[in-house]
Amino acid sequence: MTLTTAEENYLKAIYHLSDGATKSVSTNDVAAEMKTKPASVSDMLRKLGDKEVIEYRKYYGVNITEEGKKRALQTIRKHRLWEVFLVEKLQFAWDEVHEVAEELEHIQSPLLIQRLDSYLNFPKFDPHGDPIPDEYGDVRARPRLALNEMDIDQSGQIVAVKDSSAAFLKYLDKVGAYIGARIKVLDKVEFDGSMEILVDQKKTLFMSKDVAANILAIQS
Amino acid sequence: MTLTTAEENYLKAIYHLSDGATKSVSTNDVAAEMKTKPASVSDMLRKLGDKEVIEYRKYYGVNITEEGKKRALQTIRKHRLWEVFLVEKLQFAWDEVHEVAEELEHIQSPLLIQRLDSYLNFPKFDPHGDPIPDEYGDVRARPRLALNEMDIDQSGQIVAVKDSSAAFLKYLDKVGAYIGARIKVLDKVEFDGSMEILVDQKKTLFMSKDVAANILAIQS
DNA sequence: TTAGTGTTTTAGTCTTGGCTAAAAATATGA
DNA sequence: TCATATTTTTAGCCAAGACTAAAACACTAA
Repeated sequence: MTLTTAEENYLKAIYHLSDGATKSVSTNDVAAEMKTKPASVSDMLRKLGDKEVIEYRKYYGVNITEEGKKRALQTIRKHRLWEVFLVEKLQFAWDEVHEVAEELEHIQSPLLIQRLDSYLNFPKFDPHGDPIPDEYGDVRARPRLALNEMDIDQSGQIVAVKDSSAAFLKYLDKVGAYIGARIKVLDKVEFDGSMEILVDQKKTLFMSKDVAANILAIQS
Repeated sequence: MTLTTAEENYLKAIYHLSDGATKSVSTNDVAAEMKTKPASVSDMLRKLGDKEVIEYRKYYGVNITEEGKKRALQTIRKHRLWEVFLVEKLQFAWDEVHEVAEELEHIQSPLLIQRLDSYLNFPKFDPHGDPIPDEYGDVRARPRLALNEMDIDQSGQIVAVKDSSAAFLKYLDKVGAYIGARIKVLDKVEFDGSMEILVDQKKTLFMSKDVAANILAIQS
């Protein structure tokens, strides 16, 4: 079930008003938050109820459902990642980013958001200090493991390095690995623990155990 | 006068169909390009005419105005800048960017585009080799010719493709050709127009005349 | 219990951008 | 030139998301 831009914005407002999906929210409150009229809100609540992202009892306000919470958190995640991008990469001031992020958050492309997240180095907070939900909507934490702990044929994505010295980052860059790269373990040598890694489905990389132990990945 | 997303898309289509604002464009052609019905197009042409971005004479098709051309080029500029961003910064493949750029191009923020341009180092061409109009809508085109128009022993560089369908881009990728590849014509078969191309001074590639006609290059 | 007050919903309207069916205008060819 | 074919427009309808005005409901206080 896909949501329109307007529906996404309502859901986000309801999520915020409900204090993280705990409280009931009234039609009037939503109208105030959305700067619209209660009559328009009633209409929209019916639609959101039909799509089962909220529980709607006429005259008694709404509660957000689990599915709705997930959707809202995804939108919030996108909004905050774009804010980080605008501030860190495009030199926007922290008070200039909201309007633009409000538009950018509705771009539909899971791949785009994954890559953006990698590109920004998996930030945990936006420029206003608000936390950024992870891919799964805050709930699941991603277990990270060092490359040398991965088994042959396992796939994943590089998310961090332990030693982020300039020298090591330079080395990574030189061999064509980077934060966000998709990787697959092709081979592990028993003798010295060195590994053969497929990067982005094209480049093959050989690395010592020491290097592998320095690179953190999530499995996929 | 602001344009809606739909209006921007129509204007872009009309600009493309009119070969850079020179030819008249028929209602039917616009309908085909936009994958919509002529009746819907008539309606939209009336609106675009009212906003003076096109000159609309009923039953005689439309011509784009100076103002319309400027608007269309601004949209194209945004589209191509985003494509560069996706490929250079987010490691998208050049055949994955179009759909997402189609959404991103409608984000309204002149500051965003200025900053993006500067962040990308003021690129002149997008990943498909198409020129990026500057802030004022000026385009610096390179003289390009199709591979099948090149003679034996001529050298050059691939800069664009005519048919940028995912299927064709995928094919190119598979055979090891890409935008920016340096090429040299080793042989042309009189009988069927097929060609033998040296890519990057190492790989030799055989291609039919149809494929060659689809690949644009600049001579060097 | 009932009247009053504020909240919420319904009903009907508007705009945008689609659609189909039918009418009108233009183009073509005998 | 006139009939036919093609293109384009008009007219009327639909859905989304807004609005206003009016009706329905819930809550409170006498």
